[in-house]
Amino acid sequence: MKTVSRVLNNEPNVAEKTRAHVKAIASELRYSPNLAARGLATSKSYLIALIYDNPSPNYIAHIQRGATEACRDANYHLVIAPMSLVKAKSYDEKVKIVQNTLDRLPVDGVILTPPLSDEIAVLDVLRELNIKCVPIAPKNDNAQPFVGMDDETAAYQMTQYLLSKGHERIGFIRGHVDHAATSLRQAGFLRAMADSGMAVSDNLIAQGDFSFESGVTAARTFLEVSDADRPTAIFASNDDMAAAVMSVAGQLGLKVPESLSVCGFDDTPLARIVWPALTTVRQPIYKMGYQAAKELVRKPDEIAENGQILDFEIITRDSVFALK
Amino acid sequence: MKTVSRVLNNEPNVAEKTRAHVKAIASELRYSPNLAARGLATSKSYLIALIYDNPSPNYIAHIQRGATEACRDANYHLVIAPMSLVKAKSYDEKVKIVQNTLDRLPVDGVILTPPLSDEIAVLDVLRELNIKCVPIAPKNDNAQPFVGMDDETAAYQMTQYLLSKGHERIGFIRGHVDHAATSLRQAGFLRAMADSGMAVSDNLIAQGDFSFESGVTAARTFLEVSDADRPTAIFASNDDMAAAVMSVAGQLGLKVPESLSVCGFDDTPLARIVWPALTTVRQPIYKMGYQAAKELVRKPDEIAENGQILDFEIITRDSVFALK
DNA sequence: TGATTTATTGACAGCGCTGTCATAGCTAGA
DNA sequence: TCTAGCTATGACAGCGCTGTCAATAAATCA
Repeated sequence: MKTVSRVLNNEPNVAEKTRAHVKAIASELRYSPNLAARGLATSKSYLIALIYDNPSPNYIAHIQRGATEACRDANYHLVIAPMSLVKAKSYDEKVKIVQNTLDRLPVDGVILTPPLSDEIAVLDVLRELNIKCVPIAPKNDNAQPFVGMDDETAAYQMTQYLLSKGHERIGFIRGHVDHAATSLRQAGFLRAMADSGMAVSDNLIAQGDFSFESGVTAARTFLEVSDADRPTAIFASNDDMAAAVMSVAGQLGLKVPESLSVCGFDDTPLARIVWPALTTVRQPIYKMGYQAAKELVRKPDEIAENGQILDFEIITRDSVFALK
Repeated sequence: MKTVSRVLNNEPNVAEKTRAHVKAIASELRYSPNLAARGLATSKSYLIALIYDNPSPNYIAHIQRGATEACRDANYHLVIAPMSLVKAKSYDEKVKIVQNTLDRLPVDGVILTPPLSDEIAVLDVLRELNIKCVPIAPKNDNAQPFVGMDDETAAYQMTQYLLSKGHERIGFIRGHVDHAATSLRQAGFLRAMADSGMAVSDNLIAQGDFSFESGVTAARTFLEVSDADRPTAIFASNDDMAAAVMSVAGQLGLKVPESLSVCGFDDTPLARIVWPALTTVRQPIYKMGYQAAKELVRKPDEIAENGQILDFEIITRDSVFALK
């Protein structure tokens, strides 16, 4: 019996002949070990949890696909714990809910998405509970593995692209204040402007919250002004808000991109649906999910990757006009 | 020890005093029973799987939220198994993958979303494996619980609404052929037209596949014709295709809704983003997920609900013009 | 009051694996 | 040929619960 166990777990010290024999019979019987029993014996659950509080279905869907793919390879499974159920609660309550969830389901690892992954208190709870955790976040203070991308540089490059097309008055719409990415994207924008010697007045920065509606409001503050004061381009911190800018522009009779250039961030499906198609930053979301899970299901002898910054990509489409 | 077990499982025959005592100590210790051990003893996993092959993140996100909510109440957990990884494979392969997934993860129940839930072969595999299953599907041939909505009536009512606004030449864009809902929505459309004595010529029916791109193609066949031949309204089988119709109309210089009315199906976030906002059918997606999971985690003594048809809602916004 | 029923508690085995350690089988060198 | 030093296999306990059934305490009845 122990030998069968060895074969099924790819352990060494089994005669090749025996190994083949066991495998043959196992597949003939369609035998597959009982997860619960295995879990009881090893005190592992072979489960990892994806805890999220992110309202973007598209983002979550990609993370999920990536994470399940990595799980499948390692014979792990992905349990999901959406927290959207508890909207508008305080941080404390969120922490308590995370704690409660993990008390009831002792997983081997946790993937956290923004903005949950930006909250130190949540990370602390995980560590206290001694549960491995990979936050998907732009940066990470704790000495702990994480997966993310360089939001600052991405915004920097996108802004540079806008500048290279001759835009100088560029409006920037910030994302949700709870997301760490929000200030990083703004920082990238400001750095690029500064590097080109452009001043950015306060009225060229608007606060949004990643929602279409907030994009509408922000767009109005930028566009419902005299022609001279109007920016020639608007850089929104995500695609939904960029789409809102295009919508407001349309209603105001401003042609995109001739009279107003727009660019976004994320490369959601929406970016190809709007017309003209949106120039935006593609986040490697699928890969983030994959790498996060990969790290969690890693066998101890495989090398750890401590903090991975994945590549983004500037996707140029038709929503940015060349002024020069 | 057994008494503690009884308390934690809400079993009868424990003195009230003892019960309270145990509960107090349990919460003081933040004790929570080991899932694996419990599973081993009861030969249950306390896991249910959501197997899906649906490319719509929005749909899946709502199903997931509903299902996890129901799971949480019953101390179950939701494991996800996206099959999108294996696009474009044959039915046989999909069946094999479902089978394989369930061999490796012996869940207590499975939720199936369309179009997977429309495939008899998949349902058969589940029954063979003796795993409880609730398909989310418009109808169900097997004598088995299911959750769904009445697509035919919804399409019927939406068509009636269009007719009530004076539209007579109405174009209809079909959904993906693999979805059972596709023919039901078309049937509802045709029945409403017939009931009003309207003929529907073949060139007022276009094939789509629920994607934006397919909507563009379909819209062109309807709109790139002489003014006299052009329908006054287009009913798309989902919101993405409806948005495509609006986009094509815009590029062709047709004003929506004055020159062309459009309506969709699903009430995705997109419906409120497009301008004018889209008249559409709201599916109770969250509730479908909730009810499906509820049925799976039902204790044997609670009454089963054999097949539930949930209510839809016609959401009238600004994309339909009153001709009379 | 004692006998009988009923409510409550507890002892024990076993769910199906894996870790540990003992044993059996082999190989190679003296 | 024999033995040391391997490799391969297997016996056994135990992971933390629950189901069964026995034991005990409490309640009821004659």
